[in-house]
Amino acid sequence: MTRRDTYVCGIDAAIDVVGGKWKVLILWALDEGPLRFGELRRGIPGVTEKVLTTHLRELENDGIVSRDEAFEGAVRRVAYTLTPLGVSLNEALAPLGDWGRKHLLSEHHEPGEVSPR
Amino acid sequence: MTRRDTYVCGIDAAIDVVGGKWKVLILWALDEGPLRFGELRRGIPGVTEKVLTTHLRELENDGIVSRDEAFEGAVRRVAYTLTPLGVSLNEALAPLGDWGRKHLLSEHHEPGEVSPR
DNA sequence: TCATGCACTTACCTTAAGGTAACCACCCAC
DNA sequence: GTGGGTGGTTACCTTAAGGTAAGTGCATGA
Repeated sequence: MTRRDTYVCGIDAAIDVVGGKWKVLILWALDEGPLRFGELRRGIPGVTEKVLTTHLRELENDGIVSRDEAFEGAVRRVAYTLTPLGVSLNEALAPLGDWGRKHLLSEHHEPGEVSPR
Repeated sequence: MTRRDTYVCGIDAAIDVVGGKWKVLILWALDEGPLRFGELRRGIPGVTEKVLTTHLRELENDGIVSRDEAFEGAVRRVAYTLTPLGVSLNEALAPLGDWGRKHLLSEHHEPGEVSPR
């Protein structure tokens, strides 16, 4: 998605932040709590390492996630966490998620099925 | 934006519907009431006729807008209107629009300025 | 008669997003 | 010493979204 230079309203700016192919899935995953790179990769089937890193870098630049590097002894542990801004973004996305689940996914629902977010 | 074959949650499905470059602007414009093709084109500076038609066709296929063709005498009048589903989508987008306006556009606000949606 | 408006369609082109696959350095366990 | 796990980087390629510009048919107005 090409970054727009000027935004005419709040939504197209927000869509720009959140419009990458895997970004909402990353935000969704991080909503449960911090995750490490490998956990994110395994938690989002289909995403490649390259795209995951670029998406994470962009979300970091936009202030949505923070990247926290630490060493246990000499082993790298990189954790990604939602910033307060990211948390507020996820809250703002919730109604859209409800809408999509209700109107776009409803035909896939089985009675006993665990409902997706 | 490439249509995904399976969605893992409601939001990525919704983003798919709404993720075209000009789609939220179209939805925003139609929120005030039905508009004709030329009115939409003039109301969304920068969009080309080709992209506007493809976006409108996709929104129509997704059940978000309805296309109503009528003839006044022999002159074509095509009006685009939000369907009830489209209205509900716009309502679900409102919090995201608020978020974007607050966190992404706030630095551009002048005291007396008309605030964008 | 010519231009203009309406609502498009068509052919062509550019660009950037995303995918593929290999490679990197470091560390640990077997 | 080799295989696997950590968290990536790099070069290359494909594809589809979007942009450019011209053309279309019909009607009205100057």
